Amino acid sequence: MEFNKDLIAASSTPIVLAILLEGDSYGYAIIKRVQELSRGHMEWTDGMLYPVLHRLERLGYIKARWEEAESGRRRKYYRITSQGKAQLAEERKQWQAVDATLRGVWKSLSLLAASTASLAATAAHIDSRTHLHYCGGNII
Amino acid sequence: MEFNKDLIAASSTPIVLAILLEGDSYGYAIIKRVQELSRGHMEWTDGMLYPVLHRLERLGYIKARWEEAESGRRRKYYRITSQGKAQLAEERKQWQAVDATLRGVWKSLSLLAASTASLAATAAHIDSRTHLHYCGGNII
DNA sequence: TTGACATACATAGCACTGCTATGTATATTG
DNA sequence: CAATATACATAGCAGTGCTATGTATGTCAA
Repeated sequence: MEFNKDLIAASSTPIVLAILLEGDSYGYAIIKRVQELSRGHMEWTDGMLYPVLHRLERLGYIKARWEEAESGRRRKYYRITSQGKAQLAEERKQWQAVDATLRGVWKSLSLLAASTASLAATAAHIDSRTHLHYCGGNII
Repeated sequence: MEFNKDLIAASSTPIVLAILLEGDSYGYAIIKRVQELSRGHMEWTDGMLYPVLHRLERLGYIKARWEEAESGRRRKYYRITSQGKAQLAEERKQWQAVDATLRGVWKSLSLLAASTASLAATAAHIDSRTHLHYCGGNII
């Protein structure tokens, strides 16, 4: 699934910080985790993530250390700092405010759809998300 | 409330398009609607919105026309195009995919918080959002 | 009548961003 | 031994847009 760059830029920081709050991790594993969390919808590239990690480190939100796995592989583990935790809380608050706004207008649209679809008056009482699917081609 | 620019950039297009899907509107009214939808949390500036509108017009997502209100005021109304509707559907899908990812990791974090807060074992069964507030200083 | 404020739109320039393409290194597997 | 997986790095190509500031005009209170 393709995502516009603004959305990736807006979401990568909170996603990375949240994943690191789960527990210390390294680049490759973070990419795998994102894939997992998104049910395979989001595929971050190496080239994208590492500059993000470097930036977060520069900003003081995370701290890096090199470790050697049992296999002998070197990994660069990142740990979220207390500053990073504060930032994540802030980013989360902002995301949720914007998400609520979007949901509000989408809900308003589904109500509009309901009022124009009198033939489906019974369906109007069903969960609005289901309702949207029901109206399919009519409106979003 | 302050929002980082990436988040505004990522959300302004779907918000504008969705508001116009509710019905034709003009700049000033759109700003008021965003304010309303966000319960006053989001305050868009003129200087920000108009370039957005011009861009959306250039991209073919909206179409503009000048109208004169009864008071004699000239207003530039925007109408969403069918192309804009398609784009909104796509943007919505993307937003929801990313939102789901964020929710997934936040949920995972709340489960982590639950497992480390055995003294609050009873609260673990309460809605996770409430739970997060309950843990307040402990974790997000 | 006049100035403050509300309504409504415009945009230059200052300030800046980051992902694609590409590369290195090394463990694992067929 | 070559292909693939694991793991990290970054130059450069390609590009962005909001802040600060300005125009225009209707409304309202003193």
